Amino acid sequence: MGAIDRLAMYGIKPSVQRIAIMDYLMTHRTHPTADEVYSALGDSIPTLSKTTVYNTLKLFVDQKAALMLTIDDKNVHFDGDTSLHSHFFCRHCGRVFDLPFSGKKKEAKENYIDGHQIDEIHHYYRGVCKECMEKKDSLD
Amino acid sequence: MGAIDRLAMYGIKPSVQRIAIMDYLMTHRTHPTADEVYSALGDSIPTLSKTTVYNTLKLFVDQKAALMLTIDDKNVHFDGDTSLHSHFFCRHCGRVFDLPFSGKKKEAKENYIDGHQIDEIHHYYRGVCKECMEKKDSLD
DNA sequence: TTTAGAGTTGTAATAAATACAAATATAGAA
DNA sequence: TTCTATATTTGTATTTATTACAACTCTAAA
Repeated sequence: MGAIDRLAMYGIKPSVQRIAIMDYLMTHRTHPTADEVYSALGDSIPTLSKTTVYNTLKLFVDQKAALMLTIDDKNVHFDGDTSLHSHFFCRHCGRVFDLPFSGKKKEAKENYIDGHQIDEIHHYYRGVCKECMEKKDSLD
Repeated sequence: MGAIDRLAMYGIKPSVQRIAIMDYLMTHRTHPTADEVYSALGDSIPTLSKTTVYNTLKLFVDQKAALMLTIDDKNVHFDGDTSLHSHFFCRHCGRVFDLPFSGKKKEAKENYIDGHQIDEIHHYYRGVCKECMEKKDSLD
């Protein structure tokens, strides 16, 4: 499925910028920040504005076409994969990795817990990723 | 247990500021932001600096005497309760609530997943809290 | 082709968090 | 006690992610 179709699926009218940003999210599973998206698309869309990137990513999240990840206290990350999965944040290199969702699947379908309306579930793990552990011996 | 004992338990040397901040975390289970801690303690410690609040909360987190919650994309919240539990963020009022940890307890003891070293597990829920739902009918 | 609305852009503003050097407090030695 | 080294705190200045906003551009329908 292409970016245009995915936008349509979530009721988002296409535009050059929206298609490019959605395509970037679909082809790069790196959980980029708004700034990373902006930098990456600067070559193909020289007039692209950072405000547009923020606006567009917010639109995607509001329409549930993307996830906003608050796993990193420095930057908000975005994920074009909205299926049920967990995330790992390496406090060394700052990258975000996908992990399988290990919780109870049925809980993910619950609409209320303790009377609160549940819209999203996020399972975050923090630590040091495999690569960083191999590279560095001086890990605190 | 008092704040001083809790500091000692985590190898943190006490000071007027550290005691006050730890005491605040222990007596207020509201998951405050650094700014909220600063504002709340301004009366009792008029010379308190915001930098000290940031430094001290960071120290607590490094020493695992408190948790840093990144559930809210606007502000980092802090939790003096380091026992295993989950959190709910109301996107309406911005408050953070405790929820029981519903995941597999044994997973919480795993040290590695997919080769990554796991230091922390966070289960976050987002939605609209009970109170906000009752108050407002116009919920998006 | 006109027009209204949607979408984009650039600049300015906001606000959380950090850097840093000066000031202060603390604890041990003399 | 006084001196001294170290730890801690403070205030100011920066940094930087994000948002506000008004002007500009594009699009599609009349």
